Amino acid sequence: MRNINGYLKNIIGAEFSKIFNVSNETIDNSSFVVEYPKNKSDGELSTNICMVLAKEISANPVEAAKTLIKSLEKIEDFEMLEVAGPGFLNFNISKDTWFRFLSQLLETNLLFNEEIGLNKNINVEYVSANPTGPLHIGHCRGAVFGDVLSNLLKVTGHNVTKEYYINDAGTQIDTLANSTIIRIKEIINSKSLEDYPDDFYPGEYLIDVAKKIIDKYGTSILENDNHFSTIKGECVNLLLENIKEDLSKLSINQDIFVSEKELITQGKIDKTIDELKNMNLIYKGILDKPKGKQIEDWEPRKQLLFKSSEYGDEIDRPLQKSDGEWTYFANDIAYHYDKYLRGSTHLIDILGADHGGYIKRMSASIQALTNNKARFTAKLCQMVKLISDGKELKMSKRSGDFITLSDLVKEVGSDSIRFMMMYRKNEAPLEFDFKKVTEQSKENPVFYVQYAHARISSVLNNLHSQNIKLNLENFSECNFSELNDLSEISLLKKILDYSNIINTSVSLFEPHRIAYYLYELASEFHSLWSQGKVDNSKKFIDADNIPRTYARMALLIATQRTIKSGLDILGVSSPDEMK
RNA sequence: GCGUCCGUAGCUCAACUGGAUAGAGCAUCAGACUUCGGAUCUGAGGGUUGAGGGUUCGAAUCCUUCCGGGCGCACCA
Repeated sequence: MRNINGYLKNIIGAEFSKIFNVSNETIDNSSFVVEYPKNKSDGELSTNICMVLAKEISANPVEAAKTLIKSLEKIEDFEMLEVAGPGFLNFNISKDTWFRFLSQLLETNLLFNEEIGLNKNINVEYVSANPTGPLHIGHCRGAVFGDVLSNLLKVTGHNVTKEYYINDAGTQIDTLANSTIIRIKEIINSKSLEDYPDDFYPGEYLIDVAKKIIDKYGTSILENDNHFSTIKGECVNLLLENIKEDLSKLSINQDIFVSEKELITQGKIDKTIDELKNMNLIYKGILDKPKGKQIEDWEPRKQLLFKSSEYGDEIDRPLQKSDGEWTYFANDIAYHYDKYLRGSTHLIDILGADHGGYIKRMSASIQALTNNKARFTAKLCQMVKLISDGKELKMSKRSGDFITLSDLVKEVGSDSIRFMMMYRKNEAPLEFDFKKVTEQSKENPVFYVQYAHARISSVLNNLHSQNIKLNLENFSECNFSELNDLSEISLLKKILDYSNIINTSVSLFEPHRIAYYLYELASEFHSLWSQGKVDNSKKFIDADNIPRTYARMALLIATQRTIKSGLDILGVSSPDEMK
């Protein structure tokens, strides 16, 4: 029973069910909560059970609360029970109860429920950038989000596969190969082209790629009959290696990289489309012309369509191009089905906002193929707006003019980037001020949190240098009731709130909550620390009062472990000293 | 036009999926400390949550109609 809210909820629910003769199931299915009220004058804790279930027992919530109080008063955890407002039940719990949970936390080192996802196989697909160039800031957000979400799912007991889908088929890759061939020619002839074709990737990184290919195959590479497909393959490999390297600089290391091209050559697309055909979900038809968007060469055309509209999409979606090739969508259907066949029952895609219109059709195909056995969740990351000197930096892949992820990590550092990306909820646009983060790094909240961790290490060092010997591995001899300051209890409550934050974050797939929580936790700690500066008796270490010092060390260690746990999930380091 | 995300303090953002008096940081102003490391702390001012209507004990949150913005809208990925 390591979660205090869950513990109290069980007790209150059980009493309620006994008194009003309501089944446990009814209570479990209600939206009844035990929470910390915003306003401290409303007590330490609060429950809405009487309001939520008033109709169920056809009683006035205030009267019900009064009855419930009489019963809860007999239980020793509860103090100061009172009815407030329309039927809230506010109360305090005894200090001993708080201390019991602190003691348990220190003893077991379990900060939250690590078995939420027991036996659940989740696949998280993220980044999946086309291997046509280096990663830039636009990729950064989804990359960090996917990685943190994966971490969060893992520590809560899920089996997680972190996956990257390589779009190594299709016309963009042909363009890539053609652009590289132009660079190879330039190198061989030692002179630049005057006019590049319209569909040319101008980035200088392709010159490096061209050089490496010449190094490997010699200057006669272009005379080889198979040179196009050879070069195509080499381009993808080289650029993918760069991408992996960049990701690892951000501490992102995915488990599986799946090639679109291989799915095609293995015949998985045809097989999947056949299955849809057997389910009678495919037909030949003509789509209406899209409204609101001018398309010059639009003409009615009969196409192979998937009946996604039967599963909530607006219209049916094409599977085959006019040249007979499968569409990207067709390939993607097969890809997602493949994830399911490999054993994942929950597929999560981390997508950029520009893919928002894609979700319904994807969801439709997964529902159809897995007969609703697989769950699909798409998390959209809104765009990152890059600001410098108060102006927005526009990025253009066409001109090859963008700030690479690699440069950003070099300038700002992995910890700052990761924390910054998580210090916002994913569906809100993010403004990333380049100048602010690089030049005035003090404004970055990550340092505030890390500083709290480092300060605690510093106190522990100090304990050592003052030659005070305490058992910091086992606190069974510690008298927690020495913690009698309001701020200390407040910090303790915050620590015990961590498991609630983890529960919420994982159930809503909203890891940003952890970043905000850590900031608040650090704030409680810094505040307590500062009290010791004005009042010596409030310093954590008091050589004349060892029992009290011991209890405070227990509190600090619990704080530090919680900070470290949260930062670990965010993939941010927990330094023992700030440089 | 359709779909989708968003609109909260001067700025950047939260708000435990319907809870009580909507909170932080930055900026502004006023304070604290001969530091268990000042990358710190305390306090003040700042709001009709874009607008109207609805649902109920209760709405920033759900429904609806507007207004404003981002993204997307056959045979690209």
